[in-house]
Amino acid sequence: MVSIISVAKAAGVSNKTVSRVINGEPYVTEETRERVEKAIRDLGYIPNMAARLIRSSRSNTFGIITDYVSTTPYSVDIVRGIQDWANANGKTILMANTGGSSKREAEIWKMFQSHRIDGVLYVTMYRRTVDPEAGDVRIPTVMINCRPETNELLPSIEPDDYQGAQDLTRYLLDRGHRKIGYIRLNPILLGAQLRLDAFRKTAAEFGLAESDLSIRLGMEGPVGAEKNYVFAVATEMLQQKDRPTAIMSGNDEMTIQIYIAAMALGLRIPEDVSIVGFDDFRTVSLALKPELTTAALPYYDLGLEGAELLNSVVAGNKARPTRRVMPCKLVERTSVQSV
Amino acid sequence: MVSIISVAKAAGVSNKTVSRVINGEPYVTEETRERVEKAIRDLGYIPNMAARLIRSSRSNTFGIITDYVSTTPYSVDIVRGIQDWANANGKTILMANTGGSSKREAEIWKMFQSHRIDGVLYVTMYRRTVDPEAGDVRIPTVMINCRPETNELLPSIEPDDYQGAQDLTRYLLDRGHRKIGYIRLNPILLGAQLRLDAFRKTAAEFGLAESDLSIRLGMEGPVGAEKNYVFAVATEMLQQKDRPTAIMSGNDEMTIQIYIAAMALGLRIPEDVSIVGFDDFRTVSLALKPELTTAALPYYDLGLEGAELLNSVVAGNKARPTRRVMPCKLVERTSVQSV
DNA sequence: TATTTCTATGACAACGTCGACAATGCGTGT
DNA sequence: ACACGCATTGTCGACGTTGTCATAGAAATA
Repeated sequence: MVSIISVAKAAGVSNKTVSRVINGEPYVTEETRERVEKAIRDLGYIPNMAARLIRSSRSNTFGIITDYVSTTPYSVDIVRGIQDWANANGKTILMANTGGSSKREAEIWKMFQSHRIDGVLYVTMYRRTVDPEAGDVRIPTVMINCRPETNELLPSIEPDDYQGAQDLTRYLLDRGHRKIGYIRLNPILLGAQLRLDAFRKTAAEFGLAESDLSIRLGMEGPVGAEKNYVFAVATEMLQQKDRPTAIMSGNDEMTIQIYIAAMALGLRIPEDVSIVGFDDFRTVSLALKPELTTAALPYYDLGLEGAELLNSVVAGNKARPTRRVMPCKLVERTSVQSV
Repeated sequence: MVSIISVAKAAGVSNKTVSRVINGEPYVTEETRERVEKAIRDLGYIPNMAARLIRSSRSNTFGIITDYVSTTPYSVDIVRGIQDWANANGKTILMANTGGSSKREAEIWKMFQSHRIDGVLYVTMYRRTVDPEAGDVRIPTVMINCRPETNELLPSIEPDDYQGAQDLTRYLLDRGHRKIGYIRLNPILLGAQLRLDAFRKTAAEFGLAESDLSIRLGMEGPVGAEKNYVFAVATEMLQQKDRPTAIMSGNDEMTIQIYIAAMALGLRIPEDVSIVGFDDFRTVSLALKPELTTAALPYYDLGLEGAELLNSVVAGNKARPTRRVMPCKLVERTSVQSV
């Protein structure tokens, strides 16, 4: 492998001077710089990160620990956001996922440490509380889409589920809906509770009674192996004599089943029932006809901002640990009609 | 940071002996070994990979280059397969995605080289031919879900789209369907062509005439920004006086639209039309009611086998570059009925 | 002209690890 | 007692970089 020394020889300078050129340090004549750069090109020299790290003990690498996120369709955008940030800022990304095993998680922390990672982004697929097992050594960590279980003060970034559900509820209310069904996401998930709360409170603020709301559980059980009642629940809900004119649901995926339940009963969307989702999981929201009105989870921004935040933490910005929240954007399509 | 030297001091041995213990080398007394291990635990020593790499010039790291795969719902299982293999075999994974930009791709190769990666897994989201821009230095590379455009002899692993579509077609034929519709995937994709060929040939072998087949294009255009005609095409197909009794489609995502088109026309699935997908993208195939009969793409295995193959290439197994093909498994659910 | 301040460069050590080789000590066969 | 083989441990240097400090002119100041 061609090293800094071969370049130095070829350019007729010392290795330190080559190092200076590579790192854009001052005190190099234009003429020398060019000679060195030519030698670098000619020899196809590429700096050795390992050597650099060993010398300077800064790896310029972030680790991503996920549970299922990297391997699950929903929130891959978080990873994309992180990667784009890393790309733009010359950082390297080491990625590993626990698959839910805490033994595996411990190994990953160890592996990260052996690579002298600068910081860790702890990402979960569904928003929930977690307890990262950093081990003894304290690596700067930022939590994305989740928050620490203990009261440790780790900075975190989460989507604003409350605001998203509030916007969605208002959207329906503004369009005259006064009987609204709600099919709930797995209650284990932090976001599920917040969305439901927002729905309830917003409806109440508008003067709807609890009896105008038809709230049903759509799924439950351990993440990754939950029981799914959506189709049955939706069918039942839509068969009531006094059925809701609109249905909100925990996420877009559930919405597929609501659509099918409605259509199987001969109901048209949105003429007979309006439907809104949550997430803007486009594989679904755009494939449904009519296309789905939903609230977009800011996954990409979660990743981007999370990386940015981690970077400032690593840089020693001790400022009080933030718990930042990113807004959900309402995406209006054609699955809702005024009544 | 605690190094091998601090451990050596603590245990009262030379650093080389510590090294021996860490690497499980022979010629260490049980007693010494225990003393060293205790010191390692007490001090929380973790080996420095960078130093190890610089000394041995083996990074034990594989790089994954993807176009959109890591950031797209469909084929994340490939990545999961790779990660699981890496995990089981003590390798580290560096991941980067090009987002389709070839400038970005060149940077990634450079970055990988600067980390002295042992090998690269080149993964694409949709099966297609590609032209990896390795640059000057030759890093062992295995292609997953794609194959080299040029006739370079790079080993590759791909799903057996032909066999999958063949199985699916036979499945319908065996159940008495003699009028079959087919809504095509974007023809840019390698798999799309193979699936269609398999459909055509298998139907012909069974004695169906071309006129029994209703083959229509469902989407076209550049990957990531294609035009989608599925809903319209499906609606049209199902309104024909002599409509097909079964519809095959390019992938599960398209199937959502076919379901909705059918239901909007008052047709029941599978009583009035049978439907099969392709991919077994479970977010969709399990959410649809009735659940979708489809062919599962062996994404996970593609990743697992790809990593395994790369490992053997890196280990110097020069054997002729393989082009391996992994079978698709037919997943029978309830969207098909015999006629 | 003498002295100080820059600019441009190089020599050298150190980072943490492991490979090559040397050294020590103990048992075995002669 | 002597040479030999083998198990156990240690010494030393090298990997590719960069930080520290030194050096040598050139330019600026007194």
